[in-house]
Amino acid sequence: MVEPHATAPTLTATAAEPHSVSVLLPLALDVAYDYRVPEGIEVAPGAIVEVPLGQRQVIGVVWGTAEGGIAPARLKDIAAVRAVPRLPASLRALIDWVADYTLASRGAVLRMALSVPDALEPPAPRLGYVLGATPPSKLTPSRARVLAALNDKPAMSAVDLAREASVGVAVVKSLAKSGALIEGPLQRPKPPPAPDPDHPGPTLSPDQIEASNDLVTKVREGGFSVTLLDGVTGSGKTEVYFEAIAAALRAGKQALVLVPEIALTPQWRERFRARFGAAPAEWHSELGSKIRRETWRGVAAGDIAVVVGARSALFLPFPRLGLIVVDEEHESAFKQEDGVIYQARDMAVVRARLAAAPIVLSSATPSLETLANVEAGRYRRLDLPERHGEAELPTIAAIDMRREAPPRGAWLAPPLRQALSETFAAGEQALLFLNRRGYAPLTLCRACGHRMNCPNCTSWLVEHRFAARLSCHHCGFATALPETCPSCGALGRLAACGPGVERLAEEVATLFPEARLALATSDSIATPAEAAALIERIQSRDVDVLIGTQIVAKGHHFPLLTLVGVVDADLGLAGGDLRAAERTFQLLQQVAGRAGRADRRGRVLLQTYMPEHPVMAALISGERDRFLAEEAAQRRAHNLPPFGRLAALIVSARTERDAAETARTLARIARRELGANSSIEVLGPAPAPLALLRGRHRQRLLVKAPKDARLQPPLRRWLAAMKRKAGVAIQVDVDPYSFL
DNA sequence: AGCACGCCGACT
DNA sequence: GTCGGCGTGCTC
Repeated sequence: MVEPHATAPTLTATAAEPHSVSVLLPLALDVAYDYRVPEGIEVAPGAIVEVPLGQRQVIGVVWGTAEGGIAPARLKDIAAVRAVPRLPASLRALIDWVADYTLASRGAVLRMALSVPDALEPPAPRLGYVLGATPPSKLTPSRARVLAALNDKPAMSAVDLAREASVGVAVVKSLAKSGALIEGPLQRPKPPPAPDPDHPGPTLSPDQIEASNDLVTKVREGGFSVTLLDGVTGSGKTEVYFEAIAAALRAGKQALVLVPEIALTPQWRERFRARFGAAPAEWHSELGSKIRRETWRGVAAGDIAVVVGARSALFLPFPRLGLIVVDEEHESAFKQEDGVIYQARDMAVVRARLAAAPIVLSSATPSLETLANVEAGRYRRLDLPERHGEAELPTIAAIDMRREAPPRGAWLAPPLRQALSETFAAGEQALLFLNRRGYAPLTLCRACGHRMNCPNCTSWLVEHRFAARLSCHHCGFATALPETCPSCGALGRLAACGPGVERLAEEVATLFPEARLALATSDSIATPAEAAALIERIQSRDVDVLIGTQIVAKGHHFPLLTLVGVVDADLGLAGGDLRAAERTFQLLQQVAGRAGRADRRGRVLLQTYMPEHPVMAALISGERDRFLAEEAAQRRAHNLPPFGRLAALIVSARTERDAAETARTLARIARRELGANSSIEVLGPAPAPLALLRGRHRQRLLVKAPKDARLQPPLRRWLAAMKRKAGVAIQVDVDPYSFL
């Protein structure tokens, strides 16, 4: 089914009869529509075409030969073929695959691949100025400089020309108005330098060389393979897979690197530049439409060889994909939670298979899913055991909060305070980790006990003291902090309960007035530029203590950072999430990895109320593999992922009654529709933990099946049998990661 | 996703 | 009497 890109059959009309093709439209439609191919137009699968649909013209992609379910007389003609490279076969196959697996419509998946507003439009010719025939009536010195700057040169933009001549843009404009300058086509801007595989990069350790040789061989051989690159923080995994990228470049292939969060790319970019002498192309949703357009077209044309990007980069139209890398493969940020719900890491493996390319999954704390695949022999594994350089792993110890409680209204226990002051005295840096944004997670009335809740969600409003607001982290609702209790009217009795990073910063500032502190949360660090600025401040020793949420857990290297304090190590363990322990372990292990580099051994202190918990015990003893084995054994015993399959159905409606009714009906018809003796089990319905979200009432059902069962066909039958009431939505989440 | 079609409240 | 609110349902 995967035909090579270059030899796709052209679907042209023969002289005898006009023919038709099926065209997939980027709409919430699962079926492709048939269109006639008018004479004089040639299309092949993957061609991007313009077609009439109802009253409008839309973009679509030729998907294959006509399906024929519609009377030929009703078929409309393809209006035009866009002058854009065809979508590669491996991408089309991926779209079909993702739609089939996630139960999304194929059109909805296609929309993600085409979400580049103007990349498909013919490029508008960009205009600048060249010398005109009529000289200016009055030749001022400024005007003379402009004309001299342009002498004999191709067209220049007004801004460039003004800069070159050291004049304002107004001078250029006035010359243009007088006819002394006329518009002329600008030359296409020079493409940015391409990454050079032969650029002299850093020297690798013997371990790194061995691992990279293995990957390089895989890339050279081509063909599908999955390799887990497993190595502790600082072992140099990045430089290892850089060699695989170099091999792909030497072979004339393209490489895609998926990263969980784009905020962590500044340092990554620097390392890439050090190895390849040029920056890679980037892809994420925050990019401007111009860059997106250039990147999409560059990738499609094969001009861009390396892309680093978030989830959505998976749907870029690489025609010659030779390698995929998924960095920090265990990160749950790879799970897309709205729209088409998919796991980008898993779909990356699918894309690699469809493109017959190797894929590397890199992590210091691999997911149980990946480890299970290694164990089953489906994935290979490469270990990088040593920290690159002479650095030692940090010591990790627990602070038992039951015995060493902080003073009332404070959150740092005495041993952590002591460690902080020692660290500052030594002129070193500390990191305090608390995975909670804002000042306090709960605001409570001390007079009547009223809690400040979100009006749209089942959640507390979080106080953000710097912004002077209470805000909901689920729906974005925000309000000023009231002076009186909205329930009993008591004045000045609202109290902040519990700590957030802002409150922690307050405590540190009180305890250590001399210490220079910096906050790092998604509120304060919204862009890569802000992240880069903060990193710079830390590296230049302008910061003594960094206080942050999980965005500080990611791979930043700070040589002077020797102490990591985890303020609430238990935070992630609450709630009914099947991956809670695994995720907490991964997150804390990563945070711990921030401590100590080079010649300074780091230490990590975990504030916990349950130091005997397997997660804490494993972190302290360093027995990662034993912890993972125990965790795996538990999952296996309960047939939970990765040893069983799950799908969640979330029913949501404007009223509680509608949601509950639909959910109950779903459960009632489940047995009949899924097959009475099937191995598929349906749990629920029950109100979701977030029973109200963005003003919609939510019920959940959980579908459980053995690993070897195919979930999608029965799910499809089940949902098709459900008469849907207007306004009631049924969302399907195959392989759920969130249980809210 | 649009856009039309369709059936009930405040305006010229 | 109409203009228009956005609920529902197609679109090859």
